[in-house]
This record gives sequence, C-alpha cells and structure tokens, in this order.
Amino acid sequence: MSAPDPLGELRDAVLDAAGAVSGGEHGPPVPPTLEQPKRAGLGDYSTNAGMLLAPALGAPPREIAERVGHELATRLGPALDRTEVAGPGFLNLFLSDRWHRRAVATMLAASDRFGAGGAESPERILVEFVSANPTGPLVAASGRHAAYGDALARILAFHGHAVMSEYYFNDAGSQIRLLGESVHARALGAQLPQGGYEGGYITELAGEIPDAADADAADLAARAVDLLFASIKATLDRYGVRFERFFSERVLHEGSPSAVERALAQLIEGGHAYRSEGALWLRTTTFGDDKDRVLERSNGEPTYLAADVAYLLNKRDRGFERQINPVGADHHGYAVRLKAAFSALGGDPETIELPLLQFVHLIEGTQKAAMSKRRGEFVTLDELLDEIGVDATRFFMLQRSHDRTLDLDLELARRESAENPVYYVQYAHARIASMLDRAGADRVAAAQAGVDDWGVGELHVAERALVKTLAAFPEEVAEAAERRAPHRITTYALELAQVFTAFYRDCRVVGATPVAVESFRIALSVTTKHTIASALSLLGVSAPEMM
RNA sequence: GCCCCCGUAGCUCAGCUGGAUAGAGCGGCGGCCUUCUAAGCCGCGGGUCGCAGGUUCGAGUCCUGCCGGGGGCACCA
Repeated sequence: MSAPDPLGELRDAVLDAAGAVSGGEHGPPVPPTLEQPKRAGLGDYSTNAGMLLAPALGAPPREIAERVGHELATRLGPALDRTEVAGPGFLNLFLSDRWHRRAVATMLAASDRFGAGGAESPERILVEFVSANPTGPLVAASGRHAAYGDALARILAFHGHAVMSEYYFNDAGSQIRLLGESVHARALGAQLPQGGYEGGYITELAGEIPDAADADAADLAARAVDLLFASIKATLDRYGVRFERFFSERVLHEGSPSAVERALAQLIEGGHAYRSEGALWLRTTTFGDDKDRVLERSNGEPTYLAADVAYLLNKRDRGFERQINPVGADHHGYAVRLKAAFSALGGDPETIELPLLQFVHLIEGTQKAAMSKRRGEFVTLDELLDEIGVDATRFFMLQRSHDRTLDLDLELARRESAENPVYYVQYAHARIASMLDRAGADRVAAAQAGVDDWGVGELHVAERALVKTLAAFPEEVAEAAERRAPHRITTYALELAQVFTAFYRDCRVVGATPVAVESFRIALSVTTKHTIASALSLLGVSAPEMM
C-alpha cells in the first residue's frame, strides 16, 4: 500500500486533465512530464502535455496547453494559483502556499513510510550478490558489490517488493583444493603449487592452523575455508550488509539425482544439450550466444555453469519471480549464457537480470593499485573501512552509477575524509536533531498537531523549494528501484541536504514569529529529518542525531 | 575480428529514459562565526557535452559511422 504522495496526486491531476482535453480517445502517446523547471520564474512545475497531444489533436501545442490549464484549474481549485503557457507549449504551474502546506501535512503524516510502497506490481525478488568464494578476504571491489546489492535490496523492499538477499558460494572444487595446497606449502615453507594463492593471508592462515604442516591438503582447505568465511562474514557484518541466506553450491551436488543432474537431464530432454568431444554442451547459440558452452567436462565433472543453472532453477522453484544478480563487468559474457539456459528451461530471460558493475580502481596518488587475489596484491575491504569508515565507504561506493568505473583515490579519501559529502548529509540530519531538541518535544509535538494553524503569511522561497524537494522523494525511490540505480538516492540525499541548508540559512525556525510560522517550519524540519534518514537508510548509511 | 560499458568544467562525476539559458563536489581565488551545529555559508573564474552525420517543434539524452579508454571472447569462476 503506497503512502499518500502530494506529487503523485498532482501528476494524476495533470494526467486526468490531459485526458479530458484529448476527449479520452487519443491520449498522449507517453505520459506527460511533470518536472521542476530549472529556471526560476517558470513556475513550481511544468508539463509538456500540450506538445505531446498536439499531433493527435491537430491543434497548436500552446492552445492545447491552455486548455489543459483550464481543466487543471477546475481540478486543483485553491491548490493552484495560476498557470502560464510558455515557450513552444509548456504549461507552467504556479502552486499556492496552501498546496505547499498541505503537502507537508501529507508527508508528515506518512512519517518514515513517506516514499514507500510505490511499486505498481510488487514481485518476489531475489537479489544475489557478492558471492565471493572463500579463498581470500573481501577486497575493495567486493565493497562496491556489497554496497550496491544491499542498497538495491533495501530500495526494492522499500518500494514495495518482497525481497530476499542471498550469498552464493562455492566451498568445494578446484579453487578450494588449490587453497588447501597453498596453505600447506606455506606451512612447510615449500614452493607454492602452480597458480597457487600468493597472498600474505595464506601464510597467516598457515600460522593460525595448528599442525598445518602435518595436515593433508584437503583437511587444510576445509579449515582455511572456515576461517576465511568467518572473516568474510565479520567484514560484511561490520559493513552493515545482511544476507538472509548463504547458499552453498555443494547442496546442488548432493543427493541422487542431485539438483545439477536433474537440471542437466531436463536440458537434454528438451533438446538443448548434446554430447560432443566427450563433453556435454548447452546449445546457447539458440538464444543468441556466439558459441555453445560446456556443462559437463569430458572427465565427467560438471562446470560452474551446470551448477549455476541448477541454482537458477532452485531460485525459481523457491517462488522468486525475478532474480537480480549484480556481477563484475568481466562476467558480461556470462549473462548471455545464463539467460540462454533459463530460456531453454522455459523461463523468461527478462526476469533474470545481471547488472554489470564496473571495476573499482584504487588509486594511491597517481598510481593504480592492482588487485589480484591470487598474486595477493590488493587492498582489502577491511583496510578500506579502517581507512575511511563504513559510512564514507558505502556512500562513496554508491555515488556513481554502477556501470561506470569508480576511481577511488585513497590518498584523497584519507586526507579529506572529514569533507566527504556523506558528512554533509549526516550533518544536515544532526543539525535538525539539534534544532528540534532546542525547540523541545512539546513544542515539536504541538507544531505537528497544529496543521490547521500553519496558514499564516507568505511562504519563503526557500520553504517552497524544500517542500518540492521533499515531494520528489517517492519518485526518486521509484526511479532508483526501477532502474536498479541506488546512486540516484545518493544524489538525492545530497540535494536534499543542500536545499535544507539553504532553508536553514534563510529561515529562522526555532523562535520564529508568529507561532504559526514556527510551527510550520518545525513540521517542515521534521519531515526533512525523516526523509534524510530514509534516504540514508536505503544506502545503508547511518543518520546520527549528533555530530 | 566480434560483444558489453564509458567519453559532460582542471579532477571525480550527476543530469529525473527527448524539454526551456547543462549542474554538483573537490581543487583555485576572494569574503563570512555576539543570532537554531563554521563538518557550514556567500561570491568569482571555469564547457566545441569525444568527432561527424541523422531522426523532430526540440538532442548531453535516441539512431548510424568513426576516434579514444576500460572489460570480455575457457572443458577457470
């Protein structure tokens, strides 16, 4: 159930008015826009409805805009001061102070649910992310995956979907074997195996495991995995990332027939898999791949793809209508394969999404830090958190669009941690807390209760701007959710903090006279505080009461 | 060679799926603390939105081609 939303109501009115003008027969091809004009003087909002309807109605856009304006006036009544047709056919809306005050009342009543529940068709969604194998500590890049996946899950849930977060990992197989052999080699002071793990943490593990030199590699591998997984979980916990479930690939190989065997049988039965050169191939070329892929090696061992297909089915069978699986940009070919497999099994490939996360480049001054787990050259997520803190790391990781590479200059982040934008946003929140504290709980409660007494005097331009920025929150959430773009919330949080700070500068709150003005401003501040806290919480960043 | 992502201010990046005179942070320069938190605020400077075509009332945004950067093209995951 979606919370009341002033801007949404306004948008409905515009849509309705446009429908009335077009006679209901030929509505606009796409919904008309309703946005805040960048330039001052062009009203609170403007719509392009006139221009959109012009071709179908065969009348000049400005004339249609005029008619939409009239329809809107009858629908909005005192909420609307006036409309103005401008430029090629924009209709600019000048909303009354009354509209702004009511908007605050509405948003205030929604409390911390303001902006929530907007999803039009809620789905059961599984977000699977990080999923790093326990062969080493989480690195900085994992920090991006963790921040992205976690924020996306939070945003989708807030938007109204039923969301679960899951971490898929492989704790068996060749890489794990190699891990055990590497630890063993370090314990003995012997040469590492071919392609072994070189990181210093391997030597540390060897030291932590008693009698490592005498143990066999398989046993060592199991113990190393336990230790590494414990540390991965501790890092995630510290980072504020929660998973409902850690899913072991091993489960898919257990039983007879195993989940993997059943998946392969199903593919063969459907004619989508065939044997050639001793291996079992998935005919992904049917679904747009440029070559077929091996499911089962000629030595009889299944590939990771076989397990992943079984996992796909497992998730579908658990009732998830959509699977979102953020992966590294280097996995982009993998997306085609996975979707092909899903199609072959009768699934809708559109419901399998693999957002590609571009790489994180850690830069030390001008020098790039290479990150290879095997060669052991990396900055771990823990080190990054030690360096710049959880909130700053998450905020930074979520500041850029996920499909862009992220340059993180450690020197800069370290040196300027106090100037990171995250502090700016948190500071605005803390400042409101302090202000409300000064006003006193009774005063704050009275201000919110006295909605009907707010209507005194003319609103300041900064007040109006803040109301509109707040009113945009539900649509920002919707955009972030639908486009899988948490970074929009980051940008929004920053903007809201800026607009609030301008209001704070220009409008005295506590002690403003008459009391009605103070009441309204307190209410506005409370709403802002809720909204900043909501936005930060969607990002997994804390909203301190005091700084 | 084929596929994916990206070229916007000195640097790092937003830009609301096509709207009006393109924005923010950082960096530079100059100002502002007897008044609700100066982790702040104000001002100045800074742009052929990679290039060239196309689509239309209108393009940073969509299409095509080129140039440049990153990534991928395993019986590794």
